[in-house]
Amino acid sequence: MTQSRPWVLHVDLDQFIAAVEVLRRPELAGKPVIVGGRGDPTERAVVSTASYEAREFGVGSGMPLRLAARKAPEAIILPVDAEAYTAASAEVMATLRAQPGAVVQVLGWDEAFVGIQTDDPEGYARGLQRAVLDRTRLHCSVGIGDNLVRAKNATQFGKPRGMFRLTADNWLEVMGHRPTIELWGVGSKIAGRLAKHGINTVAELAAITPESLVAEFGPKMGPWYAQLGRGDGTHVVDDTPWVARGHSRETTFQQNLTEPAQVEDAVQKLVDQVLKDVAAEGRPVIGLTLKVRYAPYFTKTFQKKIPETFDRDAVLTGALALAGRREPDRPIRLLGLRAEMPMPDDAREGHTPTRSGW
DNA sequence: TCTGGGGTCCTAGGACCC
DNA sequence: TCTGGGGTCCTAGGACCC
Repeated sequence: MTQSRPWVLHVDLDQFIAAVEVLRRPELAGKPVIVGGRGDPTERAVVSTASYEAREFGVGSGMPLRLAARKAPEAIILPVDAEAYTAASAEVMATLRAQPGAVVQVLGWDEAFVGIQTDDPEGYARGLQRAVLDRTRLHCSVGIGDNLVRAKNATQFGKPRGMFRLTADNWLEVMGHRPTIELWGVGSKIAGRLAKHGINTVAELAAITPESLVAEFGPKMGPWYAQLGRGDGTHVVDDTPWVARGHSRETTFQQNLTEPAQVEDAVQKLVDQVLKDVAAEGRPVIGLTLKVRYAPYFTKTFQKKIPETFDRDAVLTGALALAGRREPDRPIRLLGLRAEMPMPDDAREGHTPTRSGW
């Protein structure tokens, strides 16, 4: 007799943004479709999602739109329509929550963890894929794991439209020989620093003692990376509603800003946008971060704590003071402003879906 | 080729307090 | 002579994810 056990499913929609666009323009099915920016490949923008057909040309997420258009000259290039994706995402998440016994932790527009109790996770995953397809006409892949980390890493082996199970039993067999950068949470910088210590593969990272990474990465991140290598972590899926810690707005200028007056004007617009977002939450502003990207490519951030209030003049004064500290004589190509908000008391203690919750 | 926009969390060092 | 230890807050910056 089989026994019901807790499982974590990681559900990931296949080429989500492109798929949503194809749904409302059926004539695009089977064609290379690229979604990014305002849909104009002569502008400064990047690719949000490319359809599988467009990926054949070497186009991928994060690629400059200009380059993508050159690689795939036949591709249909569409503007980002965030509202449409938010609506489609809500349909998908509602479908997941309607599955029997499902606890759903949303990770983004097109992904979620689903916690379940079952003796047949593959069967459950198939039912879930069918339900999502029936209700939204969208295909998804499912990673099945004995915790969140393994479920997340499993998904890539199930794409597209499939599923894959990754547990303590096959973790090293499947992941051990792969480079550490394939782990969720390890990017190019961390992979490089690990390599300096002779750690190149997941198996090598898994063999390390947590304490031995403290000197390089600090008391939290060191042990955390060691744990990632073993594929260990929590199996608790947390469906606590997400509470934003802050809001930010960024603007890329098609022509670099060179005059101080232009910068002030841009800061003012950002302040008004951000404050509108914050006002919708009904919480005060407690911190400001101004991010400036210079031409050709150089980012610097300025921060200032502003303890008091939700007050436009105070925020604007603070932001302009930060802007005044920018690198003089360097053309600005992007300006970003982030406002931090205090956490409500009942959301303060770590049950929000974050790294520490893994 | 020339690099978006929205987020989250961690670390280090200095100031300050008891 | 040599020079506490623990805590908080702040700034600046780094890294990662979708």
